[in-house]
Amino acid sequence: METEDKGNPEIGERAPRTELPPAYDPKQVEDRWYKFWEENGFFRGHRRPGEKPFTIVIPPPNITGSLHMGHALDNTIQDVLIRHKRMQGRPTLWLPGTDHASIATHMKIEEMLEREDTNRYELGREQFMERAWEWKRKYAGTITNQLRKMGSSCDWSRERFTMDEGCSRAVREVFVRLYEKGLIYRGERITNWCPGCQTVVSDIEVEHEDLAGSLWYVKYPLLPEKAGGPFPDGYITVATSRPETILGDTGVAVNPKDARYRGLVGRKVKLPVLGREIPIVKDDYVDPEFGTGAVKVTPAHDPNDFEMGGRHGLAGIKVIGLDGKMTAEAGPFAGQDRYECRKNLLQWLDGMGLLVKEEKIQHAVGQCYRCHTVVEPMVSRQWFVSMKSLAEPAIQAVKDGRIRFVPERFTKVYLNWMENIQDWCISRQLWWGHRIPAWYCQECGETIVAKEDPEQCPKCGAGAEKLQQESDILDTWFSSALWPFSTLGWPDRTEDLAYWYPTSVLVTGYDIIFFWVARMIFSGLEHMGEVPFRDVLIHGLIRDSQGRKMSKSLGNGIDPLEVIDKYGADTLRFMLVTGNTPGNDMRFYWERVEGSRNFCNKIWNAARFVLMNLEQGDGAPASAARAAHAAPVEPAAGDLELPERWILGRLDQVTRDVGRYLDEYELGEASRTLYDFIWGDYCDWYIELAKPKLSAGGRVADTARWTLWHVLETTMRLLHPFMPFLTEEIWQHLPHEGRTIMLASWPVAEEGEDYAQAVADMGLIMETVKTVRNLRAELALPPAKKVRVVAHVDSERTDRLLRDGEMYVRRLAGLDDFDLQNAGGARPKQALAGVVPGGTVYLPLSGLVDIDRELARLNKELAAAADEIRKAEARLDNPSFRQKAPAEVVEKELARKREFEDKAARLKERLTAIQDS
RNA sequence: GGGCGGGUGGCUCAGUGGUAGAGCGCUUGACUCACAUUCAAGAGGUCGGAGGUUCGAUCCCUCUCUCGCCCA
Repeated sequence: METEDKGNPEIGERAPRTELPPAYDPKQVEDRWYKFWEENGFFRGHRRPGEKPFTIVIPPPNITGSLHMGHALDNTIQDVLIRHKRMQGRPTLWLPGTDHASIATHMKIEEMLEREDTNRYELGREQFMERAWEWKRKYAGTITNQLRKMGSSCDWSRERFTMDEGCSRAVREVFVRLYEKGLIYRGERITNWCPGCQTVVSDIEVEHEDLAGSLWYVKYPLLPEKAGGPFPDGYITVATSRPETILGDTGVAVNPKDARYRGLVGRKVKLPVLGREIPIVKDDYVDPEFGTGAVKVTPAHDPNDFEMGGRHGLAGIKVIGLDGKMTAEAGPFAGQDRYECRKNLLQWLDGMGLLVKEEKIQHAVGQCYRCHTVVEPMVSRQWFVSMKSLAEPAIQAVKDGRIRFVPERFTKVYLNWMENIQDWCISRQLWWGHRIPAWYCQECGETIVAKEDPEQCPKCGAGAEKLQQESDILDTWFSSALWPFSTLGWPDRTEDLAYWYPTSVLVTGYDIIFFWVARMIFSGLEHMGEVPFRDVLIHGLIRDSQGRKMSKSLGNGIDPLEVIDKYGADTLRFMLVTGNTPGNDMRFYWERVEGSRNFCNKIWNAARFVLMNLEQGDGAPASAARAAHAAPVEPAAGDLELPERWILGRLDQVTRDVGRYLDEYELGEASRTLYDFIWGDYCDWYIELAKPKLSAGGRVADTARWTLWHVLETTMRLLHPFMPFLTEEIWQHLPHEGRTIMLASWPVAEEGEDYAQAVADMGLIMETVKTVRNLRAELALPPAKKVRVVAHVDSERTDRLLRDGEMYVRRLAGLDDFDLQNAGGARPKQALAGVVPGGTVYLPLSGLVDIDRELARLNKELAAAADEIRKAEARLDNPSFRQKAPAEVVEKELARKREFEDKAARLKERLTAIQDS
């Protein structure tokens, strides 16, 4: 499709007004073009065997929310990359989709049920799922439409969902494979229970935050050994921040090197309240510096204690239940909430004289990253993925460069985590998600793990009705880990999978490197035998103007849709990409949005100017219908004058730079380069230079017209990945080839052209203009006021350039007379003077010159020049500089010195002249 | 405790081993026939501190202060 049909039938209907409105209005443009692109299938990825594809899979947004700034940034980056490659002619695929977000969605549904005064248990699992699917149908569409608003050029025909049939099949396949390899197991381990979400969560779903808390010192009575002992009071004191877990203690531990307790090891203490007799053990884990150096051991409710318990054969006793309330094991405190129990227990201990003291401390408290409830570590029977053997190749792939993190520093973050990885708890006590494909035989107790629902127990032959499926579901990330290949058809060996996998780059925020990136890497390697992507492009977070994370609870989030509604998607995209460096956070400022909007408008108006003048070329209107065929004729090389050679040279440079920056993922630099070029070179200078040419008519005007068009058309293609809508709109109005700028060719810089001379020569003209403008500003002359300027020039080059460029200087500096004299002539008496390389320009005054003011101004300039001369001399006088610095650097320095000496001489001459008169 | 990132003009941020940049803000002037969502001119920085490498350091190295993030 990319190659066929060069014509552009559609454009007729959307043919624009001959007169474009003076301000760019994205609302008139964006939806129209998106529809055009999508309906014509321009986003589709087409396999072209033999050609190297460029593939991106989208980080699937949650179906719970709507697009936030993070998504906006993430998707803008991806769209820039994919549009760039597509224009370069690579077969490209950007595969979109959404994530079922198990916990988050589950909670939303439960909230909904609560408002209906019911709950999931009343509703039943089946009904609950139906409600969740309803939700999905509603909100997945919302978010994908928001992606469309952003201009994302995803292949919607391949849209996927983590719980669709294919992805679900992939999940089962993976589960069964890993189980059969012994890499998935079910076991009793310490896990993080979130009483808020009513499920276990994995280690990385727990956030540790330093909170104010207390350390309570509690005395445990020592049971008598034989006689006496070193502790006359017969107690050992332990410190704890969670007194309620005392009820689950099965031991006390001390460091073996700790002399204070040496004699106590092996003895027993009597647990307060319950009176359980528990041993004192020695363990290297215990830090003698912490608390009293003796710690209570609660294997069922603390990860470290769980380990210790294992080492010393201490049983785990669960005293806190899944509801956050104390269990029957808690004796008199059974049924109390864990915090209620803490309070009451402390009171009891105090009453018994067992509470020594309370110490205020700051300590890390684990909280659920979803609901921020304090998680309760507790032993439970869960499903785990054994990580060691999976991590190994995932570490290797990054170490040997098959996967590259950009910026590079994130490599270490990844490796550090992978190298210290723990087994991954994948079961969740929720309903919305992939139900674990395990069945328990009610007859013989056999566990059956299978891709297809089993008909009977393979061991005892019991029928399906005796087989009860595991009620838990899988961690959401278990399915997103498979995203790069499950979305391409795996476990089937589809052509898509063979062609597009591995993907080229994954674009995501640093906050989900562990959650997602790492898991995709080991999953891809394990199941595909190949990395899931070559590059991982990491970006930062969008923060509010005070640098705070945007969050719902703070209410400081900015809705990207609001920005798009007010300013347009191109504005938002450009704002997000510009001035941002990979991996760094960025603050959101409406001022920056406005700046970006202004740039859009600037481009729009430059285009209006060009279009107006193209019309005048042969008298025909620049209607889009004829635009496709009526490109201006390229002038002969000899017709290109200095401004043309200069702007074409700059365009070449920009083309090269933008391409390089994009290849290096330096999107911020690429967009800034385009901004500077369009605004600073094309609009501020070339358009102004072209104006006198256009009014001059003839070949000069034709050349200017061609250049205006050529540079604008090329620039629109360079800018298209960043601002898809605006560039398409303008491009369609301009003479162009092809149906859409999306599929137009990416500009390539001319090889071997050397524009250095043109850039230098034009620089002199520009400097002269600026010098005159400066003099005008001294007098506060209105721009419309034309003045006469006399120039005394004693350099052949300057003379030639100013003579050839007289028209430009006149126009740009607002002159009605530019009197170019050779060095010998008489200097104007009453005049302001300014120095340019190789000459001096005078702005004669009708009245008197304010001598003091002029002296001050000239002296200031002289001082600046003298300063530069001094710096240059200091360097040049250093023999080792001349010896060791590269010749060109020395030469540059010499030229610099000469330049400022020339300037200083002219300023001095002028100062003398003023003082003499 | 370990690791990482930031500290550059009033603000927010780019950037580079060899003359410090931008946007916004500020000052002055202008509705100049593409654009006041604009144009022109200007003020404003010893590039956190100390040492080192180098002919030369804002940039590389070491230490240090400070803010932030991640991991334990």
